[in-house]
Amino acid sequence: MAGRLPFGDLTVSDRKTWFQTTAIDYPNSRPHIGTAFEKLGADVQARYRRMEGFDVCFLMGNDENTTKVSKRAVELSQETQAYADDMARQFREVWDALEITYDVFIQTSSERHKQCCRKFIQKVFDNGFIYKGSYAGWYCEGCEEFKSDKQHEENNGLCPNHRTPLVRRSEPCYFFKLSAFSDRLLAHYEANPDFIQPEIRKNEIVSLIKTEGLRDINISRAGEEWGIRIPFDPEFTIYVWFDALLTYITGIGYGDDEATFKKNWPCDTHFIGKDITRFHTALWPAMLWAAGEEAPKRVFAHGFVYFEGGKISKSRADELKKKGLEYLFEPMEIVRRFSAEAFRYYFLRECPFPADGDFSPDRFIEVYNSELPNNLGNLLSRCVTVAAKNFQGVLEGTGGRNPIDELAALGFGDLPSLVGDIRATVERCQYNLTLQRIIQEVCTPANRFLDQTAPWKLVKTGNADDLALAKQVIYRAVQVLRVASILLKPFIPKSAETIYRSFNFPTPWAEVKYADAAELQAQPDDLRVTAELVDGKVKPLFPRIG
RNA sequence: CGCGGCGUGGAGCAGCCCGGUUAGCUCGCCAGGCUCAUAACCUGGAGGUCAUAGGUUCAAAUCCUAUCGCCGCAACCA
Repeated sequence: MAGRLPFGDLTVSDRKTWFQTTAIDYPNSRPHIGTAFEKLGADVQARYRRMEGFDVCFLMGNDENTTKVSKRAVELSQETQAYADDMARQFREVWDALEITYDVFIQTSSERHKQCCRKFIQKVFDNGFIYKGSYAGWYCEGCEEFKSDKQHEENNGLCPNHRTPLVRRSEPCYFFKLSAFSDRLLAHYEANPDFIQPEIRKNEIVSLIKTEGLRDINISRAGEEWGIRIPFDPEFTIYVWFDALLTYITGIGYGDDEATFKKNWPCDTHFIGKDITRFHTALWPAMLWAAGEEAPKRVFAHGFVYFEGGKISKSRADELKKKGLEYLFEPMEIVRRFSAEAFRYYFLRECPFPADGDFSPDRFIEVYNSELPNNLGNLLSRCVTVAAKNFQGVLEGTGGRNPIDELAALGFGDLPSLVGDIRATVERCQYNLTLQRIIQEVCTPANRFLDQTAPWKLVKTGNADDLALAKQVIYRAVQVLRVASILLKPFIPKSAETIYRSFNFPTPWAEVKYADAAELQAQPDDLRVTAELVDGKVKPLFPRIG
């Protein structure tokens, strides 16, 4: 799935579609924990929607048409394009390692993107939403934007971000009539309460527009070599934000593959960081309307990951380097030392996606060990071992039994409502709550159940009834594993698959849905252990760490 | 009065939007059990006036107001 060509195998079908994107990244440094967090949260949603039968298109990419990128290339004595291509390769390597199942990866320096981009801006121009003017102001080369006079004054002539002197710059330029869309935007927020998620971000934007209003925005830059030329005035390049947002449509065929574009647009969810909400919820819909297109359906602004309570500053980084912990900033390194599944689990379980989260090595080990090896992994091991050692892995007489009855007896009578709740949390991207419930309300009770019924004792009494009872006990516990593996599929896909494939469940893994976790069907055959065994045991699914 | 977030047993958190069982979870601590399982698992226990002060209510960790404290936006992050 990952890495396939943008348009090669997308076909029009009758299936309901789901199109989602993540923010495209500046490739002036390697991806870090925070960018990985965003991709993970988006990936869970994509995997969940695929399970639910949607025809999913998941778009990601790199935002390369910025002077930061060309500057960095110069520092490294590389051609800008070669540098951008190599960074794209490195980003994809990380995303692949984290099992991010993107369908389209867009580089904004690609010819296809540039062409589509020019078509779009020409359309906006033709529709009368771009006009020529001139702009004079205090410019920061680091931010690639003009700062307001107020900011210039407050910071003694320095950029508040970079602490470098602001330069007075005056230039002819092209403006986009953003101000013309204030009322329409406010009306849109009102009419579509879920457009901006979570609600807190919506309130911020609404209040921002009501108090400060929206001003026309300069969308051109003069004197740049690297970037996309404005079609109606090649002296200028397109401002990076105006260009970058367009990946969301150029990546699905805007301008040259109408069928694919129509199939996927409007976007179901843009996943972004909370700091760029304004661009996605005000500028972006306005741009689309100006070109005669629809606004996206939903923008989801996730929180940030902090490091042991604080932000990841330069000094914090140095501090960690001294302790030999610098690998913690490198997603690839964390994956190499532990596993992609451990990485995914920690961030999804511990950091609330809609709000800020925290990362600490100690907590990482604690969360992982207590919930994966000790709880879920252990449940698998003990079920398999008891079945294998005492029944040669085949639980005769369990075929045809309805697991629902069995599970009701186990205390899972309200499985449908639990699964319903869990689906709701997944759809709201409250992944930490989802995982909390799966562990606490599915896995933990199963471990308890085994202790209470102690099948390993029943098999030793020499009594035929006890032997039969032991089989039923294991059967029930294994059904819980089935439920857990299905619910965990979007989160830790490989481990969930290993659990599921450890037994002969009838539905193929590729076809399981969340509904299957709530409405089980009787197995046609006796339950059998299909996991690979060494000395009658399974290899630990999650090795303990620390 | 710039905007926003947070304050829950020793540590870290969930619950708060849609008030209502003995305030839940992980780690740590104490005692016991089990020995199928990855030195894993299970049971019981100690430990909390849910930041503070008011208010609404039959009922507030949960809603409202105020106060205090910490943090983010805001030193090359999203």
